This record gives sequence, C-alpha cells and structure tokens, in this order.
Amino acid sequence: MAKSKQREDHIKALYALGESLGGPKAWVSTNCMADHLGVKAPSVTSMVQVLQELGWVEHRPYRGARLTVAGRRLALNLVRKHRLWETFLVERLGFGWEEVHDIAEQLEHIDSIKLVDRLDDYLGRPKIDPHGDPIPDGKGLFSDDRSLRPPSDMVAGDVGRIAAVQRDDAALLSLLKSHGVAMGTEWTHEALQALPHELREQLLVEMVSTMKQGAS
Amino acid sequence: MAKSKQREDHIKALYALGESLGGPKAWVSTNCMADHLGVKAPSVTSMVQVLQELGWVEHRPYRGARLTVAGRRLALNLVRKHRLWETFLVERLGFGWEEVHDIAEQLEHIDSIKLVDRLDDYLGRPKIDPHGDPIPDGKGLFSDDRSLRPPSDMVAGDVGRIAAVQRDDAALLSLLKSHGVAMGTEWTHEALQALPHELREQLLVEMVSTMKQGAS
DNA sequence: TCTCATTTTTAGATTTGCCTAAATTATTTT
DNA sequence: AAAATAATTTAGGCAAATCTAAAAATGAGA
Repeated sequence: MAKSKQREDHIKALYALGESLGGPKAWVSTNCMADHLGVKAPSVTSMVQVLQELGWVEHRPYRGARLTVAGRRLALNLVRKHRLWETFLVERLGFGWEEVHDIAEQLEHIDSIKLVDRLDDYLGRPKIDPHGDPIPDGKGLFSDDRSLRPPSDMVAGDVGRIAAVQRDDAALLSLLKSHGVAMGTEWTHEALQALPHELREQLLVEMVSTMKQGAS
Repeated sequence: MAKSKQREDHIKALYALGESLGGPKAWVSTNCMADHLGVKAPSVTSMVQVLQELGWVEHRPYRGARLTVAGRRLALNLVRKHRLWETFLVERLGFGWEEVHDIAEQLEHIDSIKLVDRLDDYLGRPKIDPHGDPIPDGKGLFSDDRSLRPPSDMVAGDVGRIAAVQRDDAALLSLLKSHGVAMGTEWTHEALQALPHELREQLLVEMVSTMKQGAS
C-alpha cells in the first residue's frame, strides 16, 4: 500500500481540485496542486510521479495529473474520514465549526477501516458534515438529496435554511458565526442581503418558502 | 517545538523504560530503546542526540539517556492521550481491549491540547483506562487510589476484582478475553489458579475479600 | 591490572520529501 | 510563423530518520 501523510495529502488535493475543475476526467496542473498544498511545483511533480508508480495517479507531462479509479477511492475515503471526524468534533465534543478543520486534517490520516466504520455508526451514519458537505459512505457513494441554491436565487419574501458553506476556512467561518449564521438556521431574503456579500456568496441554502413560480 | 511522530515515540519509549527501570532518574541504554522501538541502536543514538539538543533528553555517552523535566511532561502528555483514546475506543466505539493499542498509537500523536481536554471531559474525566492503567491529568498528575496486588498475594477463599493487565499486547489480551478475564470481573483464588500462569502473572487485582489478617 | 567480550557511538550510505536553479515544453503575441 | 512569455520538468542539493560496518569505550574475568 505504502501510504503516507504526504502522499495522501497530494491525492486529496488532486481530488478536490479535479472536482472543482469539472470532475474526475479533468487534468489538474502541478502548479495548481503546489499552490493548494503550500509546496513548490517541482515537489508536486516528483510526488505525482511516485503516485503514478503506485497506481493512484495518471500523469501526462506538461498537461497535468488526475486520479485513477484506485486513487479516487483513496481520496473519497480521506474525504469520508475528514468529514466524519469533523462531525464528531462538532456534535460530540462541542467544537465550533470554525475550529475543526485543522484537527480533522490530522485525524483523517489515522489508518483503520474499522475505526472509521465504528465512528460512522456511533455518529448515526450522518450524511452531511458540520459545513454542509456530504459524507461519502464506505464505498465512496454520496447520498445527498438536498437541493442547494445560492442566496442570489432568492427573491424578496423568500426564506432559506442555511445548508452549506462553500469554503472550510476558519476566518470565514468565524465571521459567519459572528453574524449569527449557523447551519440549519432560517433566513429571509432581506436578512441575507444585510450580510456582506463576501460572506453571503459562500453560503448555500435550502428553500423553505419562495415567492417564485415553479421553484423546487 | 519541533515535535514529530518519531521524536515522540522515542520520548515515550524512554519514559516507559525509565519507569520500569526505577523511575525518572534511571539511565536507559540506547540498545534497550532500540529493541523497544524496533529500530537499530545507532538510530536511537542519533535521535537521542537530537532530543538532547531540543532539551527533552539528557544523554551521557556510553551510559544511557533519561528525560528532562520538559521531556517527562511531554511523555506524560502522550501517555494521557494514548489512554484517553483507548478509553474512547472501548467505551464509546465498542472496541475490545485487545484491539485498541495500535489505533491509540496513531491517535496519540494528534496535536491539539483542546482536543485532548474536550475528549477528557466527554469521557467523564476517567482515571483508569481499559487496561487498568492510570490516566494522568493535564498537568501530568495521576490520581490512582487503588491498591493493586498480583494474584499470587491471594490465598484460598480470597476474591479479587480484575483491575489491570500489565502488558498492552493484543495476543495476551485476546487470550485473557477467551478465558473470560475482563476488567472489573470478580475472581476467586481458585478460579485464578486455574488460569495458565503466563496469563495470571500479567494480572493485578483489587481485593474484594480476603482471609488474610491485616490485609488492606 | 590487563585483556577481551560486549555495548555504544561514529562514519558513511539510503530513502523520502522538500527546495532552488536551469532546462524544456507549451502557449501567446506580434 | 517566429519569438517572447509562461508553465512544467529535470538536475542537483538538503534535512530527517533510518541502516550497516567500523571504531571506541565500558566493565568482567583471569
């Protein structure tokens, strides 16, 4: 297997960037990974070459990298662990949603399938983590049946329930908290408009009631 | 601070061996640490020299190594984390006592004081872990008021409550479990005598009742 | 006390993961 | 289409943590 924290971090970065760039087939530049990981580009190149040898990554020189099926499975398992631990930290240990990212970043590398599965059971098999992100199951499958919308989709009179924050960033989450924004709380269009737009645009809501015709 | 998994492992080994060799002032040979850690002696020597630079270890060439006050504090914090995580795994996630050592070995390196303290609260500030070992508090202090005795102290008619197993070893713990030995269960002298002595001698009991005069 | 077996350290090499600087390939501009 | 610019990889080096083999110190027995 030959996993390591660094290798896993590169796999996770590749997964995250690949998703944001249009899915599993997208090529992710090594520079882009380097920025995301806080290392220099040549380090990523060499790591990506190692990960290719190990069968987790496909690398096309000067084009970029993307995950193999095995790599994607590994990435989804890391995402699963990260989000389950974040859920544990918030729901059981009483941490604020802005405090848990760095700790979960460490916990996600703990290697024990049984631990993850028991944690999942213990938490009641949650489908969504404290930031509103879906938690994949042991097979890497998501079951997120929410329909999420940006607040910009709301019109006067609409009410939305805060359902996700798009970036897991302590500063942003603290700010949101200080404005009273918490997962599951209900907000009118007007109240949301009163938030600074840098904050508002990071939110996603589920519609509670809308004035719009034919809205889901 | 400059902690790392390997450095912490060496500190913990030095603590454990130092305790078993007669307390904080005992010199522990690098060979002995090497055996305990599963590495070769020269690796320990060089690590010990690094740890001395960092102020956690005192090294007398050809004599051995021992922890400084700062090193001991670090070691006790690792022991605390290890034993709290083991408690969590057994009491909350339902693991068997023979399954948790390796996972706790990973979890003990997670770096977050707040996490440890919250976990401690969450578990109800336990004083004893699933193997009967005392859990130091945040200041490194133990509060273990049990009086533990080897089964060899028991005489016919005595009853003892299983209170600790002296080695955290999966094979041993599984065997004990298969003989029905579990923490807190009560055993007569006779029942204990029926166990293989390799198992029995790893146990410590609290006396429930004794025939002996003047026994505590 | 001197020699010799044992223990421990030093020396030098290896692997992993990172870096900077230089070379290479791709892309954009004119 | 050629040249300039930007992105990426290669080359070569460094630090951490390990190893093996060789040298040095300890201490036990004669």
